[in-house]
Amino acid sequence: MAERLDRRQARTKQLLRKALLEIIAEKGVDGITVTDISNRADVNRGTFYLHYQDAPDMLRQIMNEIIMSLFALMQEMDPVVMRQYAVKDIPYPNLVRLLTEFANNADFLKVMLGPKGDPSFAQQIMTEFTSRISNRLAYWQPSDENMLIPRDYLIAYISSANFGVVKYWLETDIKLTPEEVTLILMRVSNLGPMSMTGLPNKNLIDTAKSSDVHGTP
Amino acid sequence: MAERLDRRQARTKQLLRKALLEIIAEKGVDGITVTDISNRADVNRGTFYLHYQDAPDMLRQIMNEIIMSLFALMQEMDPVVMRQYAVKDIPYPNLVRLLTEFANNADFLKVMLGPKGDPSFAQQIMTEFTSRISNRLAYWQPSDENMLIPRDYLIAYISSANFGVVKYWLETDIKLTPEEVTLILMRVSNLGPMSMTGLPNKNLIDTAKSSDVHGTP
DNA sequence: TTATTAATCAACATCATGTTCATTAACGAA
DNA sequence: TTCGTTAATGAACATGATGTTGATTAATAA
Repeated sequence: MAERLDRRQARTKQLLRKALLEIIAEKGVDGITVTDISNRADVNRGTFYLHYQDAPDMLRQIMNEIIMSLFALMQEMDPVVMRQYAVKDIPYPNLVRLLTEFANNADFLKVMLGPKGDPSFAQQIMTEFTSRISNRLAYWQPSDENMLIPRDYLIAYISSANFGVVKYWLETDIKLTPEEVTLILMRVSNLGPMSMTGLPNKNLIDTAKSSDVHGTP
Repeated sequence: MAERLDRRQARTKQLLRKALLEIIAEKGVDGITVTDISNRADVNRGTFYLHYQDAPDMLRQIMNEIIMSLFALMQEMDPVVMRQYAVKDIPYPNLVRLLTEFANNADFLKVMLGPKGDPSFAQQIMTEFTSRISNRLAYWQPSDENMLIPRDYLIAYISSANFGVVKYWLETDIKLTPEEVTLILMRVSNLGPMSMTGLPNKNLIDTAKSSDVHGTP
């Protein structure tokens, strides 16, 4: 393991980190320069290279820290337990915790997931969403027989939707509480977006079944 | 309007464009250099600056061309007509046309909307999706009274989902036809993702109505 | 054919990069 | 407190892409 105890190392690393986050929040992720970071941190430029290979390397490390904290919380979620909360319309605590962690890093995440951010970062989180949704779906509907659209497209739909809601929450400066967003995600996941309008749901399933859109030859 | 007829100008602009698209397809959008583009196009580096300010400027112009072609087709879509096709479970021709245009630029779009792409490009398209969905929703449900979740969050959910399906289609190298994807989007839009599983839809609306997640004070 | 103008070529100053090395000073352990 | 270790500094350097300029060549349109 890494034994970094020297105050000097910890200090400069802290200064560099703070500077990078400030720069990202101001100018986005493009055109970040080592000179900028070290100037802002009041650290010699050469010192930067004592800690990181280059600017992208530093960004990658900080991204990983946050990714890991999010993934750990995602793995705490249990589809069965979540369903139990869903039927009672009560916010699932583990999902609340996950969204709270998003909120804790809101400044960073808002930029990184926005138009000046890093799409590879967004994709890492999206991939994890997809994986979780895939498991959940495999639990509730293991068979492909009755599916009206290909399974992978349904997974893409649902996971994009959920991720999109979280992104929107961050874009709008987390105006709602984690509990409120949890309830939104749970309701729309269980009832579907059309039910959210409160309008009566016309049944088109029978007509839909008549043709085949599956890729199964 | 611009009168560019000179063969020489058209030729070099064509060469530069081809080179840029090749480089993007290979290395993504980051670290694109004027030297690379002009070398690949077999054009003097100075000549590049006769046509574009710099590399980002060129990318922006090409992005705009494609954005415009997509937006034009998006505006052809009519929620009422689409609904008529939806109840018959027949692909809405104008949506097929839109997806065909996506397919025509699949190489470029796959990269630009992927992890090595430009998130501001993705956001421009996403914003247009959001606008279209917002109009559609305002038509079917103009009142906020019965909504189970805030309207803006529902819009974010649906538009992210639709955009996500299109992105997934491109990621997977457009294995399905535009007609097939059209049918997927129409079915899931009208029936909701849960219905796509073919499972019976448990009614949780009454319990959901008991608490309030709206931000309306 | 001729005047126009796009494209080329070479040269230039500028700037961030990544590296090196001698020097300074903060650090932890005895 | 002392002392050996090591992190940080500052200056210098070669490199490579940038954006610009001016003279020259060659393709173009009329």
